[in-house]
Amino acid sequence: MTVKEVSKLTGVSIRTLQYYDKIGLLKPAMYTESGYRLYDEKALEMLQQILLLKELEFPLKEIKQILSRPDFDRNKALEQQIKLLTMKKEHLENLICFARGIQLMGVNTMDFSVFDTKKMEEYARQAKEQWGKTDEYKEFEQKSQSRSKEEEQAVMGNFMQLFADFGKLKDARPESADVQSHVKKLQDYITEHFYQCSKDILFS
Amino acid sequence: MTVKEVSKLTGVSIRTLQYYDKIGLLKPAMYTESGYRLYDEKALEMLQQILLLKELEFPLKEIKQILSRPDFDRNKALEQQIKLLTMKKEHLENLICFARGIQLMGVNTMDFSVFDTKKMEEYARQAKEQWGKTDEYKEFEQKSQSRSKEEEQAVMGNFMQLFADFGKLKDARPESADVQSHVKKLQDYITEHFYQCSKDILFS
DNA sequence: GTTGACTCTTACGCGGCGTAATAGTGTATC
DNA sequence: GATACACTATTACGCCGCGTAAGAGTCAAC
Repeated sequence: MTVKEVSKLTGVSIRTLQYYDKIGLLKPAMYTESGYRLYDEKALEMLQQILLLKELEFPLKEIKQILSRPDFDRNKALEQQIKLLTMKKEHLENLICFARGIQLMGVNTMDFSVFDTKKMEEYARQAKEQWGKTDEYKEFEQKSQSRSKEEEQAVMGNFMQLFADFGKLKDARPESADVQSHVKKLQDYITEHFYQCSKDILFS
Repeated sequence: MTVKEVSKLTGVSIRTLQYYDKIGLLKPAMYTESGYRLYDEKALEMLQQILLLKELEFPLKEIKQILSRPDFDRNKALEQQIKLLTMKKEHLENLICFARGIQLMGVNTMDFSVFDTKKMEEYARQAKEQWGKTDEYKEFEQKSQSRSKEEEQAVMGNFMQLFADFGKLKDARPESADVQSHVKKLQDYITEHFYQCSKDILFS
């Protein structure tokens, strides 16, 4: 089977097949004398496995390791990958909560300068102390923790912004339609989203 | 404020500040005669906004658009971004289900060659027909649909693999411990995971 | 003037291919 | 055998968001 046939069968582009050959991930069964790549059934099965692992977002280097060395601990790799995917998912959930919070507050109010640099320094210092102790954690776990810290920070900033806005609004005349609608937005934000999201983020 | 000060305050690397300057995303307030970048409060606020949008996984080009043109529809952008994040999250949920399915089936059984190329062609053809009609969908929506199709395909393959395994096992002697444990795995897989996952994936 | 901390620019590297550009091959038709 | 046309090959740049040098200039302090 030529590259094009494999491409049609599997949906993988020709360039990708060439690339996989180059990096040694999937070598064709043989080459013609003019250099054409020819694949057989075994190569196709191999490609299926590669696509499967790629679907699970394994990087190509790991796929190569997993498939080339048969003594590789696939279960462990799979477990780790599930953890990783789960962490990514949770991160996205946090982001979605966060984004909805911003949406309800009005996008123009995206000003977190209230939450200023001194507080950020303090957080950064605390964070460094905490993370200093768990230095042997793996890279992606650290990144994930760091990110969730950032989100917590962001939610706290969100929260503070809320109070700041309430303060500003209460000083203004409460009969203004703008003010009232804004207050309603904030109330909605608190009652509908803040408790859920902050619980999710802060106490997970 | 010099680059290092800004870097310490915000946690952003110096290289990143230089890069943002280069691509025109965040210009410093002024340069010294020797070319040093100096930032002021406004630049810091700008940076906060940039970081906020970056947290929400906006690409830098979009951040530039959103922040440079004040008439840009931020609400719409935010809504789209929430959609995108939600789709990514759902995709990850599907992947996790899929991965757990594989885990329960045993990683060595990651052989989907049963689910062979003819079926794949058929799926591909059907898919192309379906998607041909909705050609005006946006790029990421198409990609997302294509991916969920792939996952559906994968789950179907999973399902077929299940039946195939059952077939093989029932032909073998049922008193073997290996066989029985395998059967138990498959039963667990069906009762605990398959209905949930397949419902999630196929009927969403 | 010398150290040391800081800064600048330039450029390569990553991952996983897409997208040319250019050139050789394979097969069918005139 | 010439020509057309589909297919293939290699090489190399582009993407995104920076990290990481390398080499050179700048600032304040002693």
